[in-house]
Amino acid sequence: MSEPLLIFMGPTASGKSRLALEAAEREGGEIVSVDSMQLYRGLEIGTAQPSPEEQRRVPHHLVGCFDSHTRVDVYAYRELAEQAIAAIRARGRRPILAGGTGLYLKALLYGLDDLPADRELRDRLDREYDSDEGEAALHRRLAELDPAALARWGDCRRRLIRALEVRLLAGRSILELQEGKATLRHPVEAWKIELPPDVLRQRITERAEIMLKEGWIDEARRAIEAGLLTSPTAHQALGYRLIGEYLDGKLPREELLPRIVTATCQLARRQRTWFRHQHPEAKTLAFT
RNA sequence: GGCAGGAUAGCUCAGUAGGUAGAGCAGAGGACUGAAAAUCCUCGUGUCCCCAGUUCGAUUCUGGGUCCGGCCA
Repeated sequence: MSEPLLIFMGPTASGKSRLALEAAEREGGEIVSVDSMQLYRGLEIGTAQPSPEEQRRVPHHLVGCFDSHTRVDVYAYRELAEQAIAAIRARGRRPILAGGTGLYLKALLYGLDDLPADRELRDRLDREYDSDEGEAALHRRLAELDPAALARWGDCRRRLIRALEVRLLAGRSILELQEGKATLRHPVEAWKIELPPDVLRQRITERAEIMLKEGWIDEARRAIEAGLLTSPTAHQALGYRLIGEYLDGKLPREELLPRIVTATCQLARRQRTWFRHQHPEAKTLAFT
């Protein structure tokens, strides 16, 4: 039986990376990032990727390894992370996971059901959704094929489309095909970090100020010029669109920081909810 | 100093032809299986600035006051 995976999960700016780094140095580990946005190159500052110096101290995996126009999703991430973990173990070192993308972590720890997927079909449905009457047409179609899925996901564009995609490909409802995995695939020692909301807000504000000071705006300008805003997944990275609005003169400079802070706190709240409910395997690590 | 305004939820404001009020944003809680830093659901009692008057009843009408931005001097 292999040594348990050491895991630090928690909201953005809660100090996961520092804990992981210390643990890695203490016990000869290597860090696997569980973060959907730190995956991309060119977003180093805005996604708070570990610095080159930190990466020299401890090997990091799945940080800054894809172009921003690459489309990485949960399934791809899970494969990559499994490979990274296996490689670290083969070196006789301890894998340490750190990150805030709950879905990715859950997929890695509990696995994913083998549902059919066809990106072209999904993209076609997505385009149809945008056409006149498209939304209503897709609703009607799912109502006919899978009313239960419509009732559950009808209001949520992406899941409506995915439900339709799976139903068309498999001939069965996505709701039937999802078993709901409840067994851990790895032994773990998992910690969820919690901070009082006002403390976290303060940390988020300070970090955003530093990021802006360290050149986030230039980084964003370069990334946007390289097509970030039309990229398949990386465009969702928080803050870049807001900085783009500022660069276009649509957002006053003095509103930029508060808007970024607000959006980041909203993200942190969603992350907190996820970890509270989706990760019974983790013990709480509360800071004041 | 004069002239019209405004004052209602943490913020920006709507509204009540007199029967104690509601949107957006912020905030809180929740969901989450191929875009997840995304997407979606739920949650609104607040001296309706203060004091008097009219009225069965005033946040709404009248008078006085206070404060805040405008315009004219």
